[in-house]
Amino acid sequence: MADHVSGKRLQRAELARRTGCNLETIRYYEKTGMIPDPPRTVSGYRVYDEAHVARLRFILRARELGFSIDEIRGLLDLVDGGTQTCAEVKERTERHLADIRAKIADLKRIEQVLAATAAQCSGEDVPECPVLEALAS
Amino acid sequence: MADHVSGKRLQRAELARRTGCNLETIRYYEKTGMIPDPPRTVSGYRVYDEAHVARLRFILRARELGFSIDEIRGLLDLVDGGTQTCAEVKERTERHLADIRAKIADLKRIEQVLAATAAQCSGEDVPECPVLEALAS
DNA sequence: CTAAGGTCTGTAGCAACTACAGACTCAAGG
DNA sequence: CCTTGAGTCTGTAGTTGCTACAGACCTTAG
Repeated sequence: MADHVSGKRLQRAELARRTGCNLETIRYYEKTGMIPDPPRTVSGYRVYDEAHVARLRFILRARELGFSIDEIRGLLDLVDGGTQTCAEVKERTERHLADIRAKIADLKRIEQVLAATAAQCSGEDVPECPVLEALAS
Repeated sequence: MADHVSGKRLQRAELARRTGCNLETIRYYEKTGMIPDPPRTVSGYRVYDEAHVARLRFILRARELGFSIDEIRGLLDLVDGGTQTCAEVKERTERHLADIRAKIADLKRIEQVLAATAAQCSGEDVPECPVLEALAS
């Protein structure tokens, strides 16, 4: 009967286990205001519930998709305020997508140069090396 | 006649300008041992020459190609020791190339998910959004 | 001779965590 | 009842690769 609010009460290690998040990272997200301060037991232990699990999963998924902490905070603010619209979220997503594509383009350029230069290497036991020459040029 | 060692003497701002490197970054590279401590004027000003320019350019090029500071330090140690071989440098380059390719693969996966999800957005002024649903799921 | 600019040092800040140390609390076994 | 081991608490320091001060000095042109 004490648990009539329904939903399991978790402590930090359990929340970490269920989300795959690092223990300390949870505290970090709390400190930076991304996760609401959970209630505490009399002795000061944090008590989490399913809402915290969902919140943390949201953050972790967004991170997996390369959103920065600030971008995620923005999204969370939007939904917390109930002011989100599909148009707004879509726009932010597309801005982020453009960033990702720019990074891919950067890395591909790097890949090209590295591959082309390494391809010129004799791979032998000599001091002369096209890679070093490219860097020194 | 005082300049008989040949080569221009530069101070920090001039070195920064010639390499496009940030002023403070030069000091950082010096502090972390990537650039040798330059000689000083009586009053303590650093005096750089063409060798420093070349060294710094080497570092900056390597950074542009995504090498980490540690990897660069490794390459520099190799050439400073005169022990470099094309085989060794090629191997390091290919290890790095593999990292870059892994990053590209990661980002492409992210790009796919973001693009596919954003494509489902109505883009309208409604609170329901496929992107948020994907994050919350 | 003064004022503006360069340089010097050490230190703090950024992102986004991660990893302690040292104190506390809790549950189970003897 | 007491101990022991595991979990938790806090604050703080480390990571990478810079970047940006503050406050003191030096140099040079007018």
